[in-house]
Amino acid sequence: MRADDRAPARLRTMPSWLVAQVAAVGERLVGERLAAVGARRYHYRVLAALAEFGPASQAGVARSSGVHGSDVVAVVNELVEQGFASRVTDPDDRRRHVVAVTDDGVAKLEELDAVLAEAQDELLDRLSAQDRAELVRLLGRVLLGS
Amino acid sequence: MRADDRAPARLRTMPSWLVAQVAAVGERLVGERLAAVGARRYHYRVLAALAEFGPASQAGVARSSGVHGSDVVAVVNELVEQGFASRVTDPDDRRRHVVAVTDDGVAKLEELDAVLAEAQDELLDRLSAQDRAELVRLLGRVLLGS
DNA sequence: CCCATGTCAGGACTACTGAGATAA
DNA sequence: CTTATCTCAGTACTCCTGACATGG
Repeated sequence: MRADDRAPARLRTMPSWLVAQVAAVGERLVGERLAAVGARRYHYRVLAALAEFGPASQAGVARSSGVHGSDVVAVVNELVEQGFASRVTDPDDRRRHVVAVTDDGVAKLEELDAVLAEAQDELLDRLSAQDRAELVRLLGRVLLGS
Repeated sequence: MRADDRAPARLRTMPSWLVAQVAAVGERLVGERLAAVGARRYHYRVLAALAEFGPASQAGVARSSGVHGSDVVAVVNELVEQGFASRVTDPDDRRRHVVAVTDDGVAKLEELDAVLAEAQDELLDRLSAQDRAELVRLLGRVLLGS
């Protein structure tokens, strides 16, 4: 795919570069599989957040999904169009649009879960179960300090 | 920064997600530091490739740096403008523009190296030297299959 | 003719900024 | 008035596609 074989030596051992390379491979695998079922990562994140934290205002979705508020609008539009989410104005606070996942959305989320599990397996193909756990542990540790 | 604290559980343990998160942090750290000295990752990659593999046509730079050919044009334009690279038409093959790093470019590369080393340290702040090596090993292994 | 090279225009996805409208 | 919420327009960086001209 890319000319990683001949990457400058400075890069081949640089942690931020290695992580970025692996992330790029992962994002490609995940992106392709999601695209095959008509979704993007944004859709998955919003759907997952709605399923796990329940109905929420769009600002709430932004917080719980990590998707930027100004991007939530379009993603929710698309999810609503596809019947995976509903959006109604909150009668108690008419600024708010309460978004909720629909039954179809739950089913879609399960489909996406399965698709993503495949991608993880392909990404970590070369690692033993132990190494996979170790990788997850180390990455989690790096993220601790935000 | 981002609402990772409340990320859906499905994501918090998904390898591709964790890697992407770490990569994003790394890219931010690296990007900020490079921007502070007027550079982008593309500049570093091209400069590093030129310094390590010597003068090359732009197609060659694309191959050795991993930067897409259609982007090399602009990056080289910028490097030439800043005096970090030179570009001359190859008399033996007038399609080719031979690009080479200048002395100023070498000095710039050293500056960027220092700046990136800082970023690596900040990124891996929480890992022991042993864990850092282990992380690099695991990431390298994942990348083996391209 | 075909191929390599360089160039340019533009799209896609993610992340984010800023501004404006509306309602609390 | 100030703040929260939602929406839209637009930017940045990276990665990539397609098209085209030109030289080999």
